[in-house]
Amino acid sequence: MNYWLMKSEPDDASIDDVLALPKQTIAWYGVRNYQARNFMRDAMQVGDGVLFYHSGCAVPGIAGLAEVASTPYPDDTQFDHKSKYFDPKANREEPRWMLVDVRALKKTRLISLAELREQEPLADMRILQRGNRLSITPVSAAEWRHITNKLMKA
DNA sequence: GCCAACGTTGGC
DNA sequence: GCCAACGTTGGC
Repeated sequence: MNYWLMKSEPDDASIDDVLALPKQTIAWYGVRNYQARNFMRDAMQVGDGVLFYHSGCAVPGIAGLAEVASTPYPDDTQFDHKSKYFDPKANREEPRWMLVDVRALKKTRLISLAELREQEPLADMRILQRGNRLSITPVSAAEWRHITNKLMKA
């Protein structure tokens, strides 16, 4: 069992949006970074814990809890000429971009980026490191415990 | 294989 | 809208 933090722009897909979907599940389309792709393709397991993070918005932070809900499969948007995620170098025989399904479990209170930075036990979190832009990052078991404990208290 | 140019992310 | 950081591209 591993843990992850996955960023989504709430204007695109917020935790509320995903909870409103059938099965509360969304294909995590649009990742176009190899490191992030490799986490989905090579490292994620069904049932892994996911911190659902809102980025590119007024108050960025953790907005919900989710889980990995599928094994990896090709991201369809890479083949779609009309999609902004279309990749001319991808083809169906050798898909370049893989994704997993993510099932939203619950909306939480927002733990803002500023609040995360105040937490000494989270000092080494990938998301808090200078210049980090990766949209998917591993979360340690200790970091996961700290954050979920905090959510239960509040 | 180097590296300059360019594009993107994402907080502020 | 700005800009720092960093990934990707492509000429050489």
